[in-house]
Amino acid sequence: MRKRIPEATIRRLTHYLRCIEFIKETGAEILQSRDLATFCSISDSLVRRDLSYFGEFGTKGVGYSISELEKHIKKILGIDRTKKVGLAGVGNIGRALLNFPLLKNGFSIEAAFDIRDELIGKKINGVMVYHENDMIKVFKEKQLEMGIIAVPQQAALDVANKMIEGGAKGLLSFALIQCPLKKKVPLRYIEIAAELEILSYEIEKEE
Amino acid sequence: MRKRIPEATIRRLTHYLRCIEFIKETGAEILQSRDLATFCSISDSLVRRDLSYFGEFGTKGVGYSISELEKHIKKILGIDRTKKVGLAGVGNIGRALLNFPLLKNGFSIEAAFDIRDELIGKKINGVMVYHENDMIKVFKEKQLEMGIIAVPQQAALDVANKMIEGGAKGLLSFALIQCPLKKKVPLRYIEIAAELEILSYEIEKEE
DNA sequence: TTTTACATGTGAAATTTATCACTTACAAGA
DNA sequence: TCTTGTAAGTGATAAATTTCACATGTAAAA
Repeated sequence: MRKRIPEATIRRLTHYLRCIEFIKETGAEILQSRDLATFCSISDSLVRRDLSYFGEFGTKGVGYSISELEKHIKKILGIDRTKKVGLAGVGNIGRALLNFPLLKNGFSIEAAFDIRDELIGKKINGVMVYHENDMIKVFKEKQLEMGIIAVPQQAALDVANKMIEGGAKGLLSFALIQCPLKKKVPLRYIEIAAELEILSYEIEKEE
Repeated sequence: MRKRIPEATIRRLTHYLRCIEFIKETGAEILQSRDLATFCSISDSLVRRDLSYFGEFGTKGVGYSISELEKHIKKILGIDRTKKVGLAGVGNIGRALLNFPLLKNGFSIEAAFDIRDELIGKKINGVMVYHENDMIKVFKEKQLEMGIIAVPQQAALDVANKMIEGGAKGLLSFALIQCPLKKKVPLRYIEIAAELEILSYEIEKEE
């Protein structure tokens, strides 16, 4: 029934959410497709098209209720309830994530994992660090739905498979994983090197 | 003369580079569009189309010389020579970047910046930490071309403008910047929250 | 030297995504 | 109650991107 949704649309939904969070501060209650469009540097018709994939959230002649729209977008993104996350790797990136207020975005890191003895059993920012050997068990017990992988490259595949075996339904990784995984689940990457390379291209292009 | 290049093409070039780095290990010297396609889970014709935007790098009936192709892609991305980078913010993310072997990718962090007195003047992983007040001066002196912003949100705009004033031609930021910047330069983001949200959407969609 | 096999590079077609332009419905004011 | 202004929602259109399919050129084998 539902048409295929462009990935670009989903990415823009996250921008709309950032915009809404920002505008909410001002105390406004109504917002128009133009406002979102301006904030995101796109056309207002694209904003309306993006939202129309999922329903009719606005009022003709008026606009969108900010609080309603926020709820709808969160529902679409599946963050209308908090999602429980497990984090592998308590190095610098892992610690940065533990310090980041992800809860505001609908994610809660419920457990962290590492292999360094001096870290196991400690709490960092209120989050207990377990040994990676216990990952499957802890994922199951705590019913963690998502995994964030912030371990060195060579450990990434093993960690990913453990998370999946523990029941993770999606993974976000900072390290490239040499597939295939035990089971196919949504897998996304944050590749800092790639972003720098794209930026480098854009710089060269300007000249 | 040159047609507009899709951003998706540029992103795929970075994947091709990862693939090449991987295949090089095996000692192979020739590679075909199909190999890259399989690695990246796309069609071989798309690989050839992507490359053809920039020239004819292959040999009909044979394939691509791995070392030649690597050189060409690095040239396209502007990383045929090492680019000098300045890093603002020596928190967890900043330290992670300092530990990351970016040099392998053609980037060298030549200076770091922070506002915490206990860090100023120290070296982390061989990189000197300066005070953010000296950013413009150091960027100019060291001729840094790119800036990575890993400071808290509220400091990001100020840092970005200083980098630009110091001569940075492109910025990569982990914090959302409330534009406008002093001068328009290529600006990219790494948004961890957005990636988690997209992942969450994909998980919900599966069900 | 000629033939054969094969992967590239590329017009043309198909598909996907974004924009345009108009219809519809709501709200506020007369 | 009726009129008017306005912004959402949406078919139709345009633009961008990907795929198809084949001509082209190279290398290796006969």
